[in-house]
Amino acid sequence: MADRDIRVLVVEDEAIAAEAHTAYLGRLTGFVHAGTAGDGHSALRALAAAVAAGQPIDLVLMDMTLPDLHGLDVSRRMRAAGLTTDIIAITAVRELHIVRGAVAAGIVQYLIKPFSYATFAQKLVQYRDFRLHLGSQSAMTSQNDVDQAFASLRTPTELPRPKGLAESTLGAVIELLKLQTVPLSSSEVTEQLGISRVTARRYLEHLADTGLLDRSPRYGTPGRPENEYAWRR
Amino acid sequence: MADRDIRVLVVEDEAIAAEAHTAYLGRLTGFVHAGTAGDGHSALRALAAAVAAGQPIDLVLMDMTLPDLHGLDVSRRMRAAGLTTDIIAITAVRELHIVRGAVAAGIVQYLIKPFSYATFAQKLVQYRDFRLHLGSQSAMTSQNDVDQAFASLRTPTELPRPKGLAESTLGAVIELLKLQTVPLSSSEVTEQLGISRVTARRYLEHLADTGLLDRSPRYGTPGRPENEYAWRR
DNA sequence: CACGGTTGCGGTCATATTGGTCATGGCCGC
DNA sequence: GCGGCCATGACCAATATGACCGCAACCGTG
Repeated sequence: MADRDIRVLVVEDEAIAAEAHTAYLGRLTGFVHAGTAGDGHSALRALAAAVAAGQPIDLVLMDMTLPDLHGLDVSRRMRAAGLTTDIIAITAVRELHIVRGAVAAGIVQYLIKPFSYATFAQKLVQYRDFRLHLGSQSAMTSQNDVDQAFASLRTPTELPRPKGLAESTLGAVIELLKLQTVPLSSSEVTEQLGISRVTARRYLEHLADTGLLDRSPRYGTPGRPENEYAWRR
Repeated sequence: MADRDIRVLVVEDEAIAAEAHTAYLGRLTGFVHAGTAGDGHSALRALAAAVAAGQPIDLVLMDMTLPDLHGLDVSRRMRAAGLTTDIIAITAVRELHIVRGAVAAGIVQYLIKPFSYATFAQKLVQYRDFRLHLGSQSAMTSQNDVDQAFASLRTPTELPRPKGLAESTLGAVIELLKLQTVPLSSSEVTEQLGISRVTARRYLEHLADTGLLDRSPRYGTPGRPENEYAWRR
């Protein structure tokens, strides 16, 4: 399962958008464009046909606004038909109840239009990793294994800047770390920027929490291990 | 939505387990036990009745092994009936091949029996936070908002660890041993991870004591026999 | 065959150094 | 002048390390 390409069906009524999605797909390794459907009913037919042909679809890129059915309805009908095909929702609509319904319908990712190629790629790569995770182990032996698999669907998000962090200091820390080729510890940042260790640590921790920095302990020296931080590429 | 208690239906055929779950629920604020069902069909009836009574269920704690239907079937029927009720699956280890199906059925969390109260509480609190996240804003305004909402459902649990053991070091040791096909000695772990022998031994001993690793002496070389550790499958 | 010597890891301790928290103090806008 | 915001120093807690001793299996020599 994990070592063949992921067959993707694009469901999108606007031809230009559908072509754009298909083009984006082509730039990613591990994915194959397996067809395009312009409305809900033809999407369901295409899915059934793929199953009948012995080449089932693995993933649907589903626009939520379709001429005949709502994307959520299509998803529900897929579930009712017993399909476990994964779905990534694409929508311009940001209403809450849609998101709630999406979770219940087993939608794995949610893309808001308009999106850049980078965002698109990130979501799909994450999905690919999720499949690899599931495929690589024959059995999950612990709660932790399951949590890891679920976590691979999670996107690193930028948290809003919390109280206590100043814009300018944050910028300085980011600039410094972007220039480095090797990870820096909090005391090294302290030296370079002329700020206190406490302050440096506060900013580094925040950036690590939001996923902009990688954090890992530095072993080898006596004393408590020192965390080192690196700009994530 | 966010400011009233979350109504929970427990679906579990073994009375003792059902009572345990209910008792666990009682210890958490923000949740109300709204009933118990012993099999799939009565669960579906209870859900319909709650809707009819104007007090719909918000969350189902669903055991996967039920006398009449499989938990996944119950979930699919719920979706087919148009219910967007959220579901947390509870299952024993050997049924883990259905994780894929669970994701597609819109199951938000996955608990492996037997679980501690701490694990149970963490999953439910995560779910509560997810609802709060959604409830606090009238609309999702950005990709980032949606990502955060999804992320709050998908953060991994922390392994329980005594004082003196660091989360990241523990994770590194576990990951290293999971990758091995042959057992490793503490000095081999020392080399591979770049940590000291004392530290490696401390983590290996902890993992062996908690049953995650198998430990056995390695004979044949001069000197005191060396313990070797292997990930328990 | 027996018995002491050698060897290298098991186990423990004190030590080194950072992580993390709190109250304090300066600076800026109102 | 005053209140909020953010950096700081001081403090305690956490955790990896080196050193040290003892142990348990191999290895010679008698």
